[in-house]
Amino acid sequence: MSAEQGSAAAEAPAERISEAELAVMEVLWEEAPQSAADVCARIGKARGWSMPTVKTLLARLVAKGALATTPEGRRFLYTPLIARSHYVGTESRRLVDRLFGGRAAPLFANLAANEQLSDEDIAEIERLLKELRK
Amino acid sequence: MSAEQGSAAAEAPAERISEAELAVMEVLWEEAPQSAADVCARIGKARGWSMPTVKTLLARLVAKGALATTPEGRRFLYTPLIARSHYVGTESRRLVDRLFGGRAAPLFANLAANEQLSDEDIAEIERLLKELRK
DNA sequence: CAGTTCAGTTTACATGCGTAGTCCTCAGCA
DNA sequence: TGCTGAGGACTACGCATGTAAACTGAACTG
Repeated sequence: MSAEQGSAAAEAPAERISEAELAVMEVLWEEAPQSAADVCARIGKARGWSMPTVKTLLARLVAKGALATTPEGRRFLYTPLIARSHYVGTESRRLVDRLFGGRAAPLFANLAANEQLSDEDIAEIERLLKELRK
Repeated sequence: MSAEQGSAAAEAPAERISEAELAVMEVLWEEAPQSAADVCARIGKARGWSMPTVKTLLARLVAKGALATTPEGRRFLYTPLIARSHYVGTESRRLVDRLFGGRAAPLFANLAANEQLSDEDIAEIERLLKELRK
């Protein structure tokens, strides 16, 4: 909780980001300011949502403080207010807290037991561990 | 996915278990058949829920196929139909899929970066890794 | 045998979410 | 300058969820 993502202390929006909203965030995390039409174009492809749906999600995300709007001509450009890494961290912690008593090791053990770990994963984790040990 | 929890192939209930329902499941995972009153006694303490609330949750879990009922006198005893390990596994995978592209290593990296890993965690994970390598 | 009490079932209601239609306004074009 | 269209705002609606009250049926008790 010390080194934030560049911007000053990306405060969480308290309000949780829902599944559908996350899809919108992902698009904006991939490329920052975008208009509603842009977002819709990208998501429409993948999820088959109509324009109104995307607009609703954008509005809700703005209301939740997860997105900022910048007027650009007669429309808005949307920019994420929270970093993806922040969101991901929060969600990971939630899971670990809810299901593994706040300990990461059991999560890891679980993934291992369910063969969710590829060889690559294992190699990468070992590498990370080595760094942590330093 | 081979050695199940005693009962035959604990099929997932498809229906997702919600946050509040999870609290009920936890109580039943801790000690198996229990009456509604038992569950309520334990949860009432922790979450301050009234009896009707607990009953609703129990009924919903039964409807979802997550709990089984056994008549015992003039009441029911509730027993989990899905193993905690199964649920936990499913949820973990969901998170990894949703946020880390299905790869466990980035999750791990994230936890590490956010200092979510205690020394114990690290030691335990190293131990697990050693076993996986064997 | 009737009343009380306990336990499961039904109903309720506000909020959040997924999904979308409609309306209103402003800008640009003819 | 009036019309048209793009885009944001408001409204909608059904389902899940959190939370709980009311109803009902059966068992125990006096």
